[in-house]
Amino acid sequence: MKIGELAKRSGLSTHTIRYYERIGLLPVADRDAGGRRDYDPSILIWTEFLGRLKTTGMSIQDMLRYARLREQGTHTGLERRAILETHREMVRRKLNALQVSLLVLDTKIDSYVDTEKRTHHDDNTPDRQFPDAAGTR
Amino acid sequence: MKIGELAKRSGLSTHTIRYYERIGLLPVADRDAGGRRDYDPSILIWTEFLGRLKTTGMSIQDMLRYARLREQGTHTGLERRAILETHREMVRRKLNALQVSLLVLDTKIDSYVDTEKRTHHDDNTPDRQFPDAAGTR
DNA sequence: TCTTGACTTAGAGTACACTCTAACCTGTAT
DNA sequence: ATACAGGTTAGAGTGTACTCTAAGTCAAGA
Repeated sequence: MKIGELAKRSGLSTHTIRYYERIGLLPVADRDAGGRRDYDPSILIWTEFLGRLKTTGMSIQDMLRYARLREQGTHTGLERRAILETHREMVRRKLNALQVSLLVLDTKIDSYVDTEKRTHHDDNTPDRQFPDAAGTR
Repeated sequence: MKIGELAKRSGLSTHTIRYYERIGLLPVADRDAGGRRDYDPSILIWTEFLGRLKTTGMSIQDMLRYARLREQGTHTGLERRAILETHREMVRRKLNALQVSLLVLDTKIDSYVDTEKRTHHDDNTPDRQFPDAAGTR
């Protein structure tokens, strides 16, 4: 698999793939006769997992820590597991915060909807003062 | 309320508060006799809401759009509501993605735990080869 | 043979959101 | 009176994660 195809399949740009290789997030790829990167399809499992870590907000620094351990082999499993467990805790907190904020957002939107209902007779007198039903002014 | 107290109460740094004012996310504050910012406590409602938007991943650009409409008064309610509804959709997607990734993370951690169980007799032969039960190599 | 498209490198540039610095000012406590 | 905590400004600097540029190489098809 050439870098272009990996880009398509992984959702990363070729620029990003080379960047990730440079910093150590992706292994240094094998090359074909012409010096071009030639990937084994199994790399997709790794890029997909990296995507998960990214989606869940792990920094490149931490991904790097994980990636380095992974390259060192199975005996680093305990440490990798610890990283993931710590990270999972972070994700859970983030998820919680997001859920709470989503509810607040719902309430806020509802209050705009209410304001709509109370003012839709007044389309021609938009300057009339109402308390901001949305509660943020 | 001086800027330092607002900082404590809002969780923003004084640097950030001044920065937000400069770009228009916070209103230009009233000043006391000595030219220092003096805030009405009601500003906290706005900073708290800004925090929600930030927590949920809204860009400063979009917060700015919202903030500008808010300063223009109640008649911008429809547009503000639209912004929030679009944003809510984004948050829902993000929440979903996070939940899926959390499950993947759980599975991955479990597989490390399993590997632990299968290898904890082997503490002195850590180089023995196992297929990577975590499935990413 | 020539063009086209995909690839290579080192290194520069960008977007975002702060975060800090320097030099100065003000009000309060000792 | 003087020290000190906390405030002011314009503008420079930082960290993160890309993203792009320039100049060149390579393989395949018309």
